[in-house]
Amino acid sequence: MIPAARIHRLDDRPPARGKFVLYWMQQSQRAEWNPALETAVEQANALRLPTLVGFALTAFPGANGRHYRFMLAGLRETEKRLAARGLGFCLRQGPPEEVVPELAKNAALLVGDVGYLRVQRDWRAAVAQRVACPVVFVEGDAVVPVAAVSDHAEFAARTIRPKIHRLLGEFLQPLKPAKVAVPFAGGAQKSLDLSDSDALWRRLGVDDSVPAAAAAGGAAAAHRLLDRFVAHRLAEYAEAASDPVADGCSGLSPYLHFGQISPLEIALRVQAADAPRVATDAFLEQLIVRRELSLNACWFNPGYDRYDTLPAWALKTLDRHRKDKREFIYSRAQWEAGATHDPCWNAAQAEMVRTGRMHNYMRMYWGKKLLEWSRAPEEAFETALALNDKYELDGRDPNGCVGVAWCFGRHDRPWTERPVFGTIRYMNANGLRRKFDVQAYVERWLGPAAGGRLF
DNA sequence: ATCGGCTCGCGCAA
DNA sequence: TGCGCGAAGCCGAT
Repeated sequence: MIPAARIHRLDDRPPARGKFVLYWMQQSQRAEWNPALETAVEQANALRLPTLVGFALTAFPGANGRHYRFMLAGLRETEKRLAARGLGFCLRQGPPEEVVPELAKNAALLVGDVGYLRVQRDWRAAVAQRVACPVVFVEGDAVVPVAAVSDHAEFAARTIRPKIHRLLGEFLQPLKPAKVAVPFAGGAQKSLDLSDSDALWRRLGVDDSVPAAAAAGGAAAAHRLLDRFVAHRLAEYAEAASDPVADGCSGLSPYLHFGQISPLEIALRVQAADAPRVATDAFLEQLIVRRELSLNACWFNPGYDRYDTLPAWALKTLDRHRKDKREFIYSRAQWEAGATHDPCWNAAQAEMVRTGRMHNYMRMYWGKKLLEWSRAPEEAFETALALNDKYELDGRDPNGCVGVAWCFGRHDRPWTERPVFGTIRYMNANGLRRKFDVQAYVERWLGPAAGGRLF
């Protein structure tokens, strides 16, 4: 049974006459632990109809070859897992507002999943307007549905935390897969072939200048990471999470970004693990409270990626320090090339460019230095977001947008006033040195020679 | 090594 | 209206 708060009905009409129930897969790109998919199957069973899963392949704003490789590897796997459950799958090229209404022509009901970015919301609004059958959206990529937590953009982690914790008992419940009563008869829908996925995204004309990331996409890779994390890393998480050399994080955020693994599944696995309470608490704080604070920020503030939506105190203090002398000023090209004077910053940039990820702790330092060494705070904000979205596998994500904005004061509080930052929280390399072996981090990403010149 | 102050606004108690 | 308190940091005092 899917909790009612996950299900957003657009109207009260009963299912139409149709040949199948259509699940339009977009955010939750997985065949298991997917509340939208299970809702579609339950509805199809009740109507004695098969379930078809449709996916619209289109140029996602800002996504490049690195992201498409990762996503399509996952989708190929998902297609196989869907088939094994007796579910149809149809991949079509084109924007959702064209592909989905076309697929829905013979559908009794359209079920969609929920995404929190503007482009995802716009797609859903356009699709809902253009299909004849009833439409429901099911929220499966938040542990606690965003609207059940709060009705406004929360000010900080401390204001959303008690609201989420109050509801965890209700929503931290396993999702049982529904048995498919009527299997989908193959061949009824013509679908693009995922076996040559590079050809698929190249046809969309997406940027091919960013090479593949080291991590492989897909639910199987995500579960290998989860198994490894729970078995070997979780117990030490509270201490090791903020050490970029220790490799103590789960590494799951790209998989969460593409919906290749469910946050609910991760949370239940971690909760049930034989690990110290401080460790599971620290991890669930990141996975649920911090992650869903970002979902809240995007949902209730559609200008989430704009500088001018930062809190008033942050805008004021940054403006007041607009003309402060910058010790260094770098251009977008210098930032992108990792060509600053600071080996720590260059190492973080190299980690991101080469692997498609950057350690959480370094993301903060990275953003703070962009603010410190750019001509203007607006320019720093734009550069940070653009580089994040281009190179991070989890770019163009609520967490990325909010993470960048955090460096400029979002969800934070004022601290001691200083040049350029005003009262925005400051970070420097001394802090890194206190916390971990900076030399080892720099050598890992820039080579031994760079580390040797450090201190 | 450890500790308090920094600075602002939320949220709850009166 | 007042006031406690935040919490992935820095910095200077002890």
